[in-house]
Amino acid sequence: MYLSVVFNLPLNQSFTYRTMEGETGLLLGKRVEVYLGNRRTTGFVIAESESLDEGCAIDPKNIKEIRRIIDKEAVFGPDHIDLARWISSFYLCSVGEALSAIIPSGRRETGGVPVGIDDSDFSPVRHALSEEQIAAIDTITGESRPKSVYLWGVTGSGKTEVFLQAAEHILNQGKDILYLVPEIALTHQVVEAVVNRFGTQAAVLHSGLSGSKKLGEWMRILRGDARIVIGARSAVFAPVKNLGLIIIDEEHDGSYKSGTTPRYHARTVAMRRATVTGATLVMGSATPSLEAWYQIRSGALVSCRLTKRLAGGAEPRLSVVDLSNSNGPLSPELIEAIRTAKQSGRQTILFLNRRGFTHFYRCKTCGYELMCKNCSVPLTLHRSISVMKCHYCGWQVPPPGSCPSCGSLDTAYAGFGTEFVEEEVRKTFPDYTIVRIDTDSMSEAGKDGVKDTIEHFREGTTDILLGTQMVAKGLNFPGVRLVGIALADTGLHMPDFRAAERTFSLITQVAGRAGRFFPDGEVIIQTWNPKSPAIEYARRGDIEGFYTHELSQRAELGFPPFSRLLRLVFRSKDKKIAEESASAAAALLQPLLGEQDILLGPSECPLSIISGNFRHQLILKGEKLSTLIAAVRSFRDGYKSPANLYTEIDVDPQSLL
DNA sequence: AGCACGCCGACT
DNA sequence: GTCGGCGTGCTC
Repeated sequence: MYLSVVFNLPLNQSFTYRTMEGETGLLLGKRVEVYLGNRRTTGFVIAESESLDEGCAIDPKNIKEIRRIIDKEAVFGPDHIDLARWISSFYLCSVGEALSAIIPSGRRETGGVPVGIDDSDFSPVRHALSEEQIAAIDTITGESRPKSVYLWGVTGSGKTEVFLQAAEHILNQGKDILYLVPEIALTHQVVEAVVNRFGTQAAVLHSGLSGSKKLGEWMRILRGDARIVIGARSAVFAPVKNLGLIIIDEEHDGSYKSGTTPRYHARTVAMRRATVTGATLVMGSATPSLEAWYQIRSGALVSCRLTKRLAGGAEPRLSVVDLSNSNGPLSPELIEAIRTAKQSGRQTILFLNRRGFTHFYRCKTCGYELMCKNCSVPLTLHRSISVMKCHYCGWQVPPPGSCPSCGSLDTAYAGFGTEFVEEEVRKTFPDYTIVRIDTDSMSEAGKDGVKDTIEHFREGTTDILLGTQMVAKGLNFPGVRLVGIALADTGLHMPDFRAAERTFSLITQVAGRAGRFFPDGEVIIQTWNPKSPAIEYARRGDIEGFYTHELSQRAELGFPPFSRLLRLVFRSKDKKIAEESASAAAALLQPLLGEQDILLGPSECPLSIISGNFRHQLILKGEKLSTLIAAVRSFRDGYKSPANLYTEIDVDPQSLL
C-alpha cells in the first residue's frame, strides 16, 4: 500500500510512503511516524492506494517505509481533509499545517468522561423565558430557520438560556452542536451550565486540557458518544457526526482569531462548516463586532434582540470622570462611590486593563526612557517582585536606582497598573477587604486560588475585586453595585484601526457587570479623554450611535467592513533582511494585485521589534479578499525566502500591531 | 521548518 | 593545510 502523507511544515505537497510488510490498509485518517530526510516526524495520512499514480514523479525505489502507526482508530475523516484543504487555500498555509491545527496533538487518549462531570449532578433545569427569548429560540430552531442568526442582547438578558434551550431542541431533532466560547478560563460558568444540563452527552475541549485528555474528548465525539461540544476557538473543528447548530458566544471577542499559523478565525471556519453541512450558525453578544453589526444593519444577517434585563436588574447609571482633575488613579467621585457601595452592603469591581505597578521609567534630566532590550516597548515595574519586566518577551532587570544613561536621580515612573491601584485602594480603604486578579496574581495563587478568590467574592465576603480582563468577562456577581473603570483609555491610542471598537466594547462589557440583580447599579469610567467617541458613546449606552460613528470612520479610511485586509509581516533578527524583504515583496506583489486593490507599505510594524526580531509589514486592502489571496498565493509560490527570514501571512488580521 | 551539502576566510 | 561561517536546496 502507498500512503499520501502531509506534515506540520510549510511544504505545499504530500509525500508518498509505503506501508510496513504485512500491513493491510485502512490507514486513512491516522497519524504515522516516518523519516522525512533523516528526522523522525509525525505525518497525517490523507490518502492511500494500492499502486502509484501514473504521472507520479518519484522513483519507486526512493519511497520509504513508514516507521510506526500512531493511532489504532482513524482520528480524522474525509470531511476534515476537505476542511483542511479549504483552510489551506483560504489562510495560505499547507494542508499539513491546517490538519495539525484541527487534530489534537495527544498521542494516547486518556479520560473518557471529563473530570468534574458526575451524572448525579445532571440537572436539566430550565428557566422561565421572556417573550423575547421565546421568539429568539423559535427563530433559531424553527422550520424555516435562517442560515445564520445574530442574538444581540444586553448583558443579563439571558442569551445563555436561549443558546441552551435552542441546543436542546436541536439535540432532540437528532443533530449535534458546537458551542464556542472565547476562553474557557473566563467562561467556566457557561461550561458548567452546559455540562450540568447535558451531562455525559457534553464534551469539553480547551487548551487547559493535556494533549491526551483532548484526544480522549475528541474520540468520544468522533464515536458519537458526545453530541454537544463546548470549547474555545479550536473546538470549531470538533468531529461531531451530524452538525445541526453552531453557537458562537461573545462573537466580538478577539480570541476567536488564532495568533499562529494557520491564523484562522473560528467565526469564518464556523461559517464554512455551516455552509457545508447545512447547519445553523448563531452568534451572540451585547456588543457585536463592527462587521457583524454592518451585516445586521444591511439585513444580510437576521438578528434577534434581547432588550430586557432579567433577575430584577436594570441599566446601570454611567458617568465619566476626567482623570486630569484628580491626582492619582482614584478620583474623589470613585472613592465616594466605593464607600457608598460598601455602606449599602454591596460590592465593587475595579477594572484596569494593565498589569504591573507603573509603565514608564523616564529620566527628567536627559529624557532617557527604559525600554526592553529585545522589544520596542517600555518596561513595566512590578513592585511586588521588584523587577522591571517586558510584557512581550519576559526580559527583566532590577529597577534602576538612578538614570542608567546620565546617572541623574531626578527620574519618574508614570502610567499606573493594577498593582498600583491595589496599593492606592488599600491606603484609602484600610479596613475593606480587597483582592486582585490578573495573570501575575494568578501565577502566585495558582488556578484553585483564583477560583476560590472568585467564589469568595461571589459569596459577598470580599468588598472590592480588582483586576484586568479576567474580571470583565462572563463572570456574574449578584452583589456588585459599582463597577469602576480605573482607566478606560489604555487601548485607545494603539495605532490600530480596531482600537476604538475594542475600547467601546470593553467598557460596555465591564459596565454590564454592575447591577445585574438590583436596579441601582453604577459605573464610573475614569479617563484622560472624556471627549473621545468610544468613551462618550459607551457612557450614554448608545451602542447604535457608536457603530454609526465608527462605520463612518471606517468608510472614510476604507477599512473593514468596507474592505478586506491581508497582512504580511517580514521578521528577522537582521534589520536589513526584514526591511529589504518587505520592499522586495512589495515590488513583486504590486503587479499581481487588481486595479482596485491597494498595497500599503512596506513599513515598520508599530511594534517594530519583538524578542529581538525586526518586523516590517505590507498591508493589502481590497474589495474582494479572493483577489488578495490569489495575489499572495502566486507571490508565495514563486518566492525563495532568504535565510533567517520569517514571513507571517495573516488573512483578515485582527490587529495591525 | 530543519538539516545537509558546499564553497570561501583565519587558525592550532 | 583544516575548522567553520552561513547561502542554497531538498525532504517520499
